[in-house]
Amino acid sequence: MYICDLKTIILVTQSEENYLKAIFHLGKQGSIAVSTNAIADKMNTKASSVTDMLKKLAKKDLVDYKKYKGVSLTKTGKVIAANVVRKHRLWEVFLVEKLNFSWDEVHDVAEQLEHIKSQKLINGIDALLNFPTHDPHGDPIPDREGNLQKSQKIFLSQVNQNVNCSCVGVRDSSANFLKYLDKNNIALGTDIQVLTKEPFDESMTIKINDSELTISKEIASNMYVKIN
Amino acid sequence: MYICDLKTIILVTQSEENYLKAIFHLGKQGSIAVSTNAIADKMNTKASSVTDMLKKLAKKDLVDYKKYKGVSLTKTGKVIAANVVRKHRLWEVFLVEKLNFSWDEVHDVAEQLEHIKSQKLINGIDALLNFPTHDPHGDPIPDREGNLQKSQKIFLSQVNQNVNCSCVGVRDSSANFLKYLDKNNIALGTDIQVLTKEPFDESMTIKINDSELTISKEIASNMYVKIN
DNA sequence: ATCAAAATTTAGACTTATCTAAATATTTTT
DNA sequence: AAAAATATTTAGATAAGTCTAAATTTTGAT
Repeated sequence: MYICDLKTIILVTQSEENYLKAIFHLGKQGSIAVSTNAIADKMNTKASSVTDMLKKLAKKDLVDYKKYKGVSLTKTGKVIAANVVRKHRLWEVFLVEKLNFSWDEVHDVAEQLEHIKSQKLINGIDALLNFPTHDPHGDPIPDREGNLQKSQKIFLSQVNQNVNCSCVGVRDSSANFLKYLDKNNIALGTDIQVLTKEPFDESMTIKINDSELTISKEIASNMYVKIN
Repeated sequence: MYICDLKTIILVTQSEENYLKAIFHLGKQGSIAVSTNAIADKMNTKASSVTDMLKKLAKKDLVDYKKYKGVSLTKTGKVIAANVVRKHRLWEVFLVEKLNFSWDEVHDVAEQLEHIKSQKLINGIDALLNFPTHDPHGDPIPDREGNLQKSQKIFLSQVNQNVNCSCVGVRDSSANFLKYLDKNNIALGTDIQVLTKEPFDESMTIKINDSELTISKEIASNMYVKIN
């Protein structure tokens, strides 16, 4: 582990970290092979640039790469990628909890902060936040060893009648949608009970702080929740 | 101001920021010309690299540069440099106050954090820390417009008899010296009263939390204090 | 099983930031 | 004020990361 840690600190550039992270996200934590084009799409870059970088990462033993056959992460690659994801998500929690950022403001800043190299810093942030397990979007935060639990967030539309859950994020973060949520007193962490589900149009009646609300399928399938 | 701000966010690279900062520190906030070699020394780089960068910064109107005659900052250059210094110092306060970093651990991390581009982030940190005016080393933090007060820190050895001051930093941050301070209950913010000053060897008797201590000139001239 | 379409890689070029070595300008010494 | 020492700039090279365009491989349709 210590060696991986050193690599994180000394050897890996910001750009390399971004590629590792993309492979991590696209291929089930990097364990299944992902295509060059998929990476290029995700990173808004060209396939040829991706190929160049994959060769470089392969030479450093951070990925398993076979020409034309896609790429996956090695053990070391996974540890580094998970660490970047860990930092990204911890910083997101920090921004929301300590600096009152809203859900949709955190991403760009966390994208920068995730590359800061200091184990002491990120452990300090972790402790300051009381060791959170999930980020503001409901995604799990990898532990120090890089282990990541499966995400427990689902769409509100998938929740059954009479089940209690709480809001952990949104898929659509347009101003209109956020305003709608605000108007109806739904925020991050708000408890929601599903009272009824209409089979015909999949609309729902839900209970929020003792008040009832009917929402369409569109609304319900743009909200992420966690079952309590 | 808004335009400067945009430049900070969009146009200036990390490396450019570092050069602007070096010129700012070397030449009285960039207002007097500094030499190519001075910059190269400060940044551990070669004079030829500095020349290249100065041309680039001059083209962007961030510095006034005349071949062989040194360089100073333009108005815009000053605002950008001051903003980097502001971020550096605010992050140092954050690391010490919120994450319990020690004096000598903050610099390297702050050196990275100072380049994060987000006005909202740094204003949030500022507020979280309750708008501090000085960093943990006693250096003043520029305001949002880039105005910087003159540093008020002096060496303890410069303080007169019967004056109260408080510790704001050290010049020598060797383990030995820090251990000495620790052993004698001197930390950042500790109040110190100068009781006597011996003309012969410039040793001092000082009072710390009601206990008296005699210190040599060497000790006193390695501690920074602020007059209360 | 062949051929067209799609995906991927290679080749060659560009930018940024750096370096060494050589050339030039400035400053200091005598 | 000329020579010597020092400081600075120029020229040319290198590495990282990206791009476009061309070449190659794989996939999928017939």
